[in-house]
Amino acid sequence: MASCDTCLVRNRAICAALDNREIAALSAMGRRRSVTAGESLIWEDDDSLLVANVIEGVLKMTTSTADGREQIVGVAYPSDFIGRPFSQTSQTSVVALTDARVCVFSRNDFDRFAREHPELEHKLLERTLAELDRTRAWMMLLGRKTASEKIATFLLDMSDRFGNVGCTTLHVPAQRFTLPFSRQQVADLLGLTIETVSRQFTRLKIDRVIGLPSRREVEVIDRHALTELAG
Amino acid sequence: MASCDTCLVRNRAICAALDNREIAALSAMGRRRSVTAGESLIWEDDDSLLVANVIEGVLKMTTSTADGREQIVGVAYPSDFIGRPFSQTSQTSVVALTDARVCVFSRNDFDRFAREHPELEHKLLERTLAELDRTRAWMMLLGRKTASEKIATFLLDMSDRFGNVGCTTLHVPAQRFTLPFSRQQVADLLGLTIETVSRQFTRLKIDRVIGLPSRREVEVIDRHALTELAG
DNA sequence: TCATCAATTTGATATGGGTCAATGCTGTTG
DNA sequence: CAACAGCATTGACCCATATCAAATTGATGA
Repeated sequence: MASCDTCLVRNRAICAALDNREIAALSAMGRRRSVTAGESLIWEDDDSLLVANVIEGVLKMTTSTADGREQIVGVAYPSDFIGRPFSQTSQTSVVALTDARVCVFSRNDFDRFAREHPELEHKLLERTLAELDRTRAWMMLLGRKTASEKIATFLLDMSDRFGNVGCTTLHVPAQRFTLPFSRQQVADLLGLTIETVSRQFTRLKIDRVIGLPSRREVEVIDRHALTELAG
Repeated sequence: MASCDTCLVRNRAICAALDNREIAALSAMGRRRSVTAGESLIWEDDDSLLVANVIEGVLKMTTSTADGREQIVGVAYPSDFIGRPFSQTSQTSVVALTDARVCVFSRNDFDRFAREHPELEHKLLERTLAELDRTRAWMMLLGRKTASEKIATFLLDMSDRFGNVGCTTLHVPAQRFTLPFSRQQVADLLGLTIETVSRQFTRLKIDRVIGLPSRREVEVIDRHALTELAG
């Protein structure tokens, strides 16, 4: 695999738990892989064969019903860990939303390596606990929020996610950003239909809460109003 | 604390990762506590001061909006671990649904101990990953299933949960069981109103899919039909 | 420049589940 | 035992969101 020395996420991914000797050992087991937008990396209900770190790009984790309804249950960004370690099967699919690069490992190899490196497992545990917190917050959104609350919460979430770290350590939310999601994908994330998502977006645009320079771009005009709407 | 030797969940809780010397050390840090039905153990947005193992009883994890809407985001049964280790704050409340007994630790003490015992952290990681799987399956239910699908899925879930292990290692789902939830709590779990839950229950009763011997008891009459309805 | 196609938006209508209000149970207490 | 309190059920009605259908936009390439 290409050297971890130049890896974009070397110090943010769970790899940060490892020293140079250890990372060399892990590196020997993995390989880089490019995934084009729309391509699947992991299939629901399949054997859990691989796990990976996201280097670049955005991926969705989804579950589907027999009749084709889909729910996005997680989104992975650079430095995030994907796949299901310590289990025979994966209950979710992983599909690239944008072109992406990942650093993949055979799950068996990874499991063995992780068990021998408690610091790595600790990082994975912290990440998994944080993901569980986010997931639970999203359950509240899915179960108890209205369409306009869902949309407002989603937009604030995106704005924070794509915000920049300024000169200080303070995190500044993005005033303008590009969605990695189509309208249908936003619907699958929020438990709505594409039509409802579209209508809510135009409503916010008419009310001058947001601007929509193009289909994928969002400009936050009235952040305060959004916060109110998010409930 | 009362000895772990006689603990009901000694070999099922994360404690199973520890040998006798280690368990003695952990035991010295913890204490048993009884919680009566309705009593809170952890408060949303409060400092994460304690974590615990459930010994007996059932507890709910919830998040709420400012205006009082509630969503149950998890349910803890005997041998489950509750609380948020490795974080200053807890984003969920934990409230007993039935009278319960738990084995509590100061979070700080527990965090320190866990970092010194990789086997314990490994068990916690496996548990957290499994809980994340369950939570994601529940997101699909909240975002994409209809009321009757939600109810059917819930009843099957309960039936499996309260099923008994027969002479073989096979798990047999319960044909009859007592819900640890009121109708309102079922509603908070499924993202419905109490009225809709009630109507769906009587519908299933009329259709002879289930029987309702009393408010809290359920008898599964036509499991096949339930499975169909669950989607 | 125009044709084509997919994604999105908009419109008309339907409906599942919510809201509000009344009634019925069940278990508890004086 | 009667009175009460707290669930739970039932009924009537309504509305937010889904569904179905058509129009519009924007990108791509012939």
